[in-house]
Amino acid sequence: MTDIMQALAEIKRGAEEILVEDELLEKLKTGKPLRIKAGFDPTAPDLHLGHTVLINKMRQFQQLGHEIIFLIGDFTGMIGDPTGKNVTRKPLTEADVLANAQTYKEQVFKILDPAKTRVEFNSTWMEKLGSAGMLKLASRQTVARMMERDDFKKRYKDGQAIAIHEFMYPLVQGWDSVALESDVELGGTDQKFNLLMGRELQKTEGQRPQTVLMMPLLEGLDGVQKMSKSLGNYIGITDAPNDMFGKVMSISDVLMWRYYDLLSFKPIEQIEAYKQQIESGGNPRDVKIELAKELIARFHSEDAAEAAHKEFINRFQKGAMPDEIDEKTVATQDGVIAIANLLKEAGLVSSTSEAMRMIKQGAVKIDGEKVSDNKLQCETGTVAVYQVGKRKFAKVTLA
RNA sequence: GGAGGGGUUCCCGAGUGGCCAAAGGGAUCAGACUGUAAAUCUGACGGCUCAGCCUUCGGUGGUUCGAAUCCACCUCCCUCCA
Repeated sequence: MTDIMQALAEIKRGAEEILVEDELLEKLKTGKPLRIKAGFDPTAPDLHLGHTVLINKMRQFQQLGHEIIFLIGDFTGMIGDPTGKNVTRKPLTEADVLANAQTYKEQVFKILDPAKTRVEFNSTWMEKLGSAGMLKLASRQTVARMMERDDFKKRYKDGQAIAIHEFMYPLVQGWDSVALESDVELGGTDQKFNLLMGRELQKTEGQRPQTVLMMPLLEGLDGVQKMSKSLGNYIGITDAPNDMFGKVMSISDVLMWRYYDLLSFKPIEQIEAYKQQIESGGNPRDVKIELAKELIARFHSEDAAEAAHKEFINRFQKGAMPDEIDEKTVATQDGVIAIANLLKEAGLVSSTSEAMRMIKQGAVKIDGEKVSDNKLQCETGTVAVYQVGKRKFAKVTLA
């Protein structure tokens, strides 16, 4: 009994909302492993830390001995989840979906135990459903009910397009729960409507409705919008150690605690201790470093974490050049090339106009020396490190 | 099928004949200050052979000395009616 209460406490950690908690308790009391479903759209080829919030929760269930189903929404991916979007998503091609799904699996097993994870694709049952089945499914809900959804309502109100097939998304997701007979479904808070749809459809199919557990959405690097690839405010789990370190260090102090809550595997007591440390005058930067190292160790290795830490100190605290600089070769014409073109060719800026601006603003350096002449001609045969701003470097050979 | 409203530079959003590469805000980038934090200040923010030039305002064609602004057709979105 105490075991169960303890398990429930673990499960609740970090969770935003559980519907319905009492039901979950009942399910846990049966002592049988529960079937835990979490679905993922194979839209993003790379996972970022935002996705891992949910995966971490799956891991927890897994460690508690439950059956984890990693559901790849290859079918739903062709619809494009309207959640949180103010525009219709572009549907993915079948090839995209498959390629993305593969990457997903590889990445997710850095957190989950592959031997204990069941991977499913929802096209398995959705394709069997057929068009008649789809119609029947569509008849289960009304337009008014769909319009209760915040994002649909908002788009409608703002006069933006809503394609009819988008209404199918929640229904299909709900049907997945029926097909899998899931006991618990995990999802982000933005998934509430879709998750609850599973409960409703399960009920009408005579199944015991799943418990819905919602995890909060992780804010991205900006600390305001949710972490997402399209917003470019993410930390990818395949990001290089140095990038990961830098990105973690660039988050705000407030956001750091949020990241600790949702991403760290450290015990709660440890996190409390860190908070004490800051309150008694510690530098939040040091605690942030610990977080950066933990994450790099998880997705790369302990050694990589140490190396990234050292690199960071050298580069930003001591102002040294980075250890590894991309090497580029740029062609010249008649033995010279203008600095603006060189920077563009080396990929340090996106246009020569931008290069001109950067020079004017004093952001461009050659071997550490600031460039002030925007017409500078660089000669063939020279090799130098060109820098734009604080983080863009390239070692360029002029040929 | 009918009537009306709308499509502006990454996003939002001004602009209804020249003073418009296009107000303002956001995002972003750079510089200063820092802990690659926050906040703040400054600047930039279409492209180029860059103190000058070139191409943009859903698309095509037209009116005009001159069009993001006017006209025609097309296209997409929205609202109301059926």
